[in-house]
Amino acid sequence: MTSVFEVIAEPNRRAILSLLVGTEQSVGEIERHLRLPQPAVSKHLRVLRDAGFVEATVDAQRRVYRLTPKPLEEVDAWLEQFRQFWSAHIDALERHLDRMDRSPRTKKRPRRKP
Amino acid sequence: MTSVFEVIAEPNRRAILSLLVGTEQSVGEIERHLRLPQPAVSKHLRVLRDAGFVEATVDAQRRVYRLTPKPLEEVDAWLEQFRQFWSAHIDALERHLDRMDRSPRTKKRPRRKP
DNA sequence: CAAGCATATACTCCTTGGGTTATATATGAG
DNA sequence: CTCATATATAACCCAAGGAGTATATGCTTG
Repeated sequence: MTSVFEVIAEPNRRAILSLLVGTEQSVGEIERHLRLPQPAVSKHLRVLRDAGFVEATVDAQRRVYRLTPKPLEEVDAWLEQFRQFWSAHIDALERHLDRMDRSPRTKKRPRRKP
Repeated sequence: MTSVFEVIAEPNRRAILSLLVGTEQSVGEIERHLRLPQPAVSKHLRVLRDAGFVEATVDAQRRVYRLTPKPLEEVDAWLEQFRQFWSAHIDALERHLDRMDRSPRTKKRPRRKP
């Protein structure tokens, strides 16, 4: 699993993350919530752990999982570059239409090899 | 491609999105930037278009692509549920350690079937 | 120590999706 | 009309990864 984005691409993994907001949960609990076979849950948790989305502590035979924020912050950081854009989107659209308006209906442009 | 998360899981698609921040680009331009064969680019653009990440306008034989913000906002919205968490993370950790401290070193707990 | 529960791991099967090659479509130039 | 350019689509191949089954590991209790 190369990137955090691939990790959160999987619906069940996103479900696990959402499940862990605010509450630690054992594997068994997660299993019951997601209604997914236990090995599948363990596998997803492994991926999440390796990517740093969650960490576990041992409680007898149980492993209790909880969220760790770093990778999610990474996603947030990636989104940052678009925020300025989408808040400015309306304005940009206006300027664009403006330009379209004032330029004389682009007719010829091969533009490659002049 | 079911979800926006699967769409942005692909590195080249993320590259295309980043490339389109602030500047419209034709397929050929994108192709040169990413150094990816044209059909691959077209395929990715198709996925991005279908998911609403970009839209295209026709300029003679060219298609000029630009960003559209909605799906990215969707990702942002999903992240929202974690924001409260990760800003509260330090505090929560402190409280957690506190509890660990005051409870007498959890020894036995099958807890299932009392 | 034996038994039982909780979780992890190994392995197989099958689907999905990205790259590639070839071809189709559409537009503009001469 | 013919040719070149720009992009899209189709068909194929291949690798990756998720689900499922079986098994291993580890801890607890009697």
